[in-house]
Amino acid sequence: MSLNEQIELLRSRWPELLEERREIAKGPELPPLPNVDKYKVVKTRFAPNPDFVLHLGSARPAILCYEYAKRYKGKMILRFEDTDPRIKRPLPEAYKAIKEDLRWLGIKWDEEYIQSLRMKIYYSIARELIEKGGAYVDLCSPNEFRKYRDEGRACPHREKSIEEQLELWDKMIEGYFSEGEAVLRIKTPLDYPDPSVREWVAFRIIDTSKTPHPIVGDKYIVWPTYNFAAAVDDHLMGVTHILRAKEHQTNTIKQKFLYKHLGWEYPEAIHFGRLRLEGFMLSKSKMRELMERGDYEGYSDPRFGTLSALRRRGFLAETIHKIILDVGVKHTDATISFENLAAINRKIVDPIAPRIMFVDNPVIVEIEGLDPTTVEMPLHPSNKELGTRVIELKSKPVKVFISAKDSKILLNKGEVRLMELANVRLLEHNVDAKRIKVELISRDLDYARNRKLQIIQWVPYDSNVQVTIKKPVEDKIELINGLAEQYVANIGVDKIVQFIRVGFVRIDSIIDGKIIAYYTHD
RNA sequence: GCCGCGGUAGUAUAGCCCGGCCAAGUAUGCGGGCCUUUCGAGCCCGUGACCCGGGUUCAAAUCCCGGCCGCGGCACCA
Repeated sequence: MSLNEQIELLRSRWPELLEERREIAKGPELPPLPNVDKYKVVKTRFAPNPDFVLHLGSARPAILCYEYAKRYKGKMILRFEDTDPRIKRPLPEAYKAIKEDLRWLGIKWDEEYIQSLRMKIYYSIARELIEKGGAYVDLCSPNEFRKYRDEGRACPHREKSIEEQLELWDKMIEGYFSEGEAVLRIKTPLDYPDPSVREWVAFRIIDTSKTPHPIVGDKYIVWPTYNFAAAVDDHLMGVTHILRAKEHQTNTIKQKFLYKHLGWEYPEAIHFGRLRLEGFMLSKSKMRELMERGDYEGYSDPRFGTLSALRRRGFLAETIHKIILDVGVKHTDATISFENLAAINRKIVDPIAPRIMFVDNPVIVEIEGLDPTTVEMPLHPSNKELGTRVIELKSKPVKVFISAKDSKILLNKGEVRLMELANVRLLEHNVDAKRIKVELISRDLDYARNRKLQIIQWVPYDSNVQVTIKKPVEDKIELINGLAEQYVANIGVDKIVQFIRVGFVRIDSIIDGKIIAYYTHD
């Protein structure tokens, strides 16, 4: 019974079996968001620090925010959290680069904010908070304060009157204090079990004459902390669902105290575990360090797990989406295996990638008995829409290159089939086997099939293009030099092709007729 | 050390809230076969997991307790 007959039989007698199959094929689905009905419109926010470009780990909240907003027909906010001009200094080019990464991912957002442009808002909320008795200016040294905090006692500054607090706050903003001399603290229960939650810092002084902010320069010296700025913005911007990694769990607790003082209702917070990608570097600080030391190709070095690096290597945005959705919002950390990522990408890329012949370590093969000819080869074995290309073989007798690896097969077995061209038999070769002479057996495929000949790829002697494949192996980049069919040059930069029996590569650049490609996966 | 969160095959994930339909599903990997002018894809078959120990119950991956292990926080970072 043929496959079609089997399907027909199923359809007529057990149609429900076919139905089920379709449902499984739908792919991963995210769990529903909590308390969606409570809100008129679901609003998520992706809030990166523009101190680096996006990597796979930061793509997770971005994609989740986008997917959930889309699913509930809600809105998504993009907010740059750049309130630390000192330690996590924003990178001027990161604002733009992050947006490019998001666009590449196919993420669209509805609103966009930059926190360093909202300082006045934070100041006014801070004033309101002090007036309500929810915060105070602390003049203790860090060590002094820690002593009070660890003992669960109030520091003397906490007990001053609201009028005094407001006065001190004004002095802070006017520049009366210098770095380290004063902070604004949020009042919390002094005996809260987790000491790190107690009396957390909402504003600190940063001397921006020394470390100017890339956007607002030295205009402000009093800066909100992450917890203050993010918490205030989430409320003001109407965020309903916060999706962030679990390192923010304690921050959620801290921020809730701020909301309580101001009489606000805290949004739904969902925390997920951290993401690792096998064989890739995902730490921003580490990548920054390596880049500064040199011998790395910038943010998109193929050893990095940045989105620009994955893109450069030939991973598709669709693949990133799928893997993130697949991992979901679990609380546990996940290590994505490279095999898994490659499998997803391969499935998408395989049906559309043109097949091209490439040989590394080329060896010359002269085919006696084969006259100049042309070969019309399909660009894809099953996707006929990709069409064909014609390869011309002009020299007489015909000469081609094969890879040194395949020449060993020829030397051992005596016969091979040159794909789509001819079956050949070994005649002789020079000492180092860099030049091989073979004779034509026949051109028909059946001979090769019957004899189970290895079918190998080849490149014409007189028409080819130099290619260097950059392949990341551990912490090095391996360079594979070889020759490919001239046709690759027509395919153009940024395309993903499959080099037959080598693997998928992305054409990165064509300079002076030489091609640089990045190895994607098998 | 103190606070918090988690532990399902090699990897990832479903099921856990609402105990029985779970002798645990799916993807990928791995082994075998078919197909194929690629070491790619596709198709078929197989492989493999509930961290450990107690308890509750007629019944526990699912609830409770203890242990072990992992992760996160303990910044005037985000």
